[in-house]
Amino acid sequence: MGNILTSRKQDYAQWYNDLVLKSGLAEYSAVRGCMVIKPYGFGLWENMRDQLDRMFKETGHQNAYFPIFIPKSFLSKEAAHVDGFAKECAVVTHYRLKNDPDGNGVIVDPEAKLEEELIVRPTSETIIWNSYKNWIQSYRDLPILVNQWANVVRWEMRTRLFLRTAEFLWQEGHTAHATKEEAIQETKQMLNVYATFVEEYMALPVIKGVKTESERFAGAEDTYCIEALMQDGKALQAGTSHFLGQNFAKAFDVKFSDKDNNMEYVWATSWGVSTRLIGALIMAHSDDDGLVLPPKIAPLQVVIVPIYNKDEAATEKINTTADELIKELRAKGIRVKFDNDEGRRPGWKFAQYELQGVPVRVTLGARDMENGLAEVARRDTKEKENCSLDDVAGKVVSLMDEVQDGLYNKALNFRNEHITKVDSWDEFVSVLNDKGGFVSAHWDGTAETEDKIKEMTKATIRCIPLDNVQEEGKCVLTGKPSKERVLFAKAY
RNA sequence: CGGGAAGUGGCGCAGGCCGGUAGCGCAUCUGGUUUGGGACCAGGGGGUCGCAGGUUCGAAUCCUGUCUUCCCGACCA
Repeated sequence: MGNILTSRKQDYAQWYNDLVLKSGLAEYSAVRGCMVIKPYGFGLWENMRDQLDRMFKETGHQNAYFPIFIPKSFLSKEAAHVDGFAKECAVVTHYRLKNDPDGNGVIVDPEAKLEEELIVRPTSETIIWNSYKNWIQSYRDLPILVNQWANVVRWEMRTRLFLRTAEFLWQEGHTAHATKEEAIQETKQMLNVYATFVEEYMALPVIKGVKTESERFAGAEDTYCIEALMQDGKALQAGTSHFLGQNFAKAFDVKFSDKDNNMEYVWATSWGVSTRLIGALIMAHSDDDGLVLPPKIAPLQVVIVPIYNKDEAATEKINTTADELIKELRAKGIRVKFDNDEGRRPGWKFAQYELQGVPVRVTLGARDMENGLAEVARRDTKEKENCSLDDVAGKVVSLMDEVQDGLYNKALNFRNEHITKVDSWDEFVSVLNDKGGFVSAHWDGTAETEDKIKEMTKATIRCIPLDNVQEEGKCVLTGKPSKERVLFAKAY
């Protein structure tokens, strides 16, 4: 077997890069920090997107679309918001090019300067709330439950395929409510939608929690999040849902008259997940031979590989068997492909589909035909089993669930084994450095302590878990009293 | 923006110190033999060596400038 990938042990970051590139998910583009999402990677995103979209609609949301450009003045209307994003905005200053008088191609036409610069959206709260001002007059106009599928740009200093690109695809929900309680309810509801999606479809267990003040979204009152754990022991924020209070309503002067004819500011939420989820998926499940994808979102769920020889009758039998199997599997809604490309040998195909993480492979060999058998192999455990041709379809169908559950349970065990309760500073440091994962420790609740810990260990507070047990304790750094543990980790 | 490294056929690299016909592996094309874990044999095609100057009879190689990318840090979903 060719070691096409750098192994995880040797260099985890390089393994990740190799994997993304060689499995055909994405590649670098001509633009710094921006990637090309290739058909295989986009197929994966489409499956994720479609499922999330269904879940958003089931919870009463509708899709809409707002401009990619935001007038510069909008960004300064909410103070915390501009602080958070100002340093990473792409700015459009001109609207025309012209031929260079010196003959060096084209230049920006200095005559074509925009009156007001336009910001390429890093997130859309401002442009959306500018519209909501016009949409909302009365409590009867509320709630507004809108989602947008879009690209956004954040001019990051350092980028990584899927995990942090300058441009990325995401969805952003922006809702408006008459009451604080309803907005908070919405924030929590969407966090649950995310958690359900990531756990059930991506087979990745998450911890639901609240961010501390310093990790909060710029402009939010509360940021809820789901945190996942990667194989290298680092945490990854997989999705966020923000309770925005009345901050944006006040900034954009969005008021409504309630039943008693009083003018009130609107309550807001926003929530989003991005193509970063693909990065999470890769790092959570894959191995040194390639991707391992959960069946529910794999672009291709089953591949059938024929092994021919010179016997034409056997070839014929393989082809008709494959055709029947495809028909049967497709009837059950399974995404299946028959790879009968004679330019590639079986061994090459085995390695290729393993690299691409196809959950199940069915091998139909000339030799098997005589015995009425097929070999069924699952990607996650590498187990192979000979199966009577009559049972193959049923076997494949049941494997879809078995692989999905197997991946989730494996990730769950790993995650649970990597939540370590710690009560002393020495232990805190050694667990972070030697074991990795989440460290559950007491914290005195101050941003100063949080900063100091980050500076000393590079670990941040990932979240305060929602279902947190209340218990008396002492801050792991300062020894000051604390009433609950929080989760620390090094993070992506 | 600070610190490293690198730009040579599609991809990965060698050559550079010591200037003299651009080379290797993979991929690709043609023909054939093969097919149970990344096949083999034979033949072929493809590169103004990142860009711009300079030195020289002659530059991938030496000099100057410049651009870009990747990795490590501060920032971030």
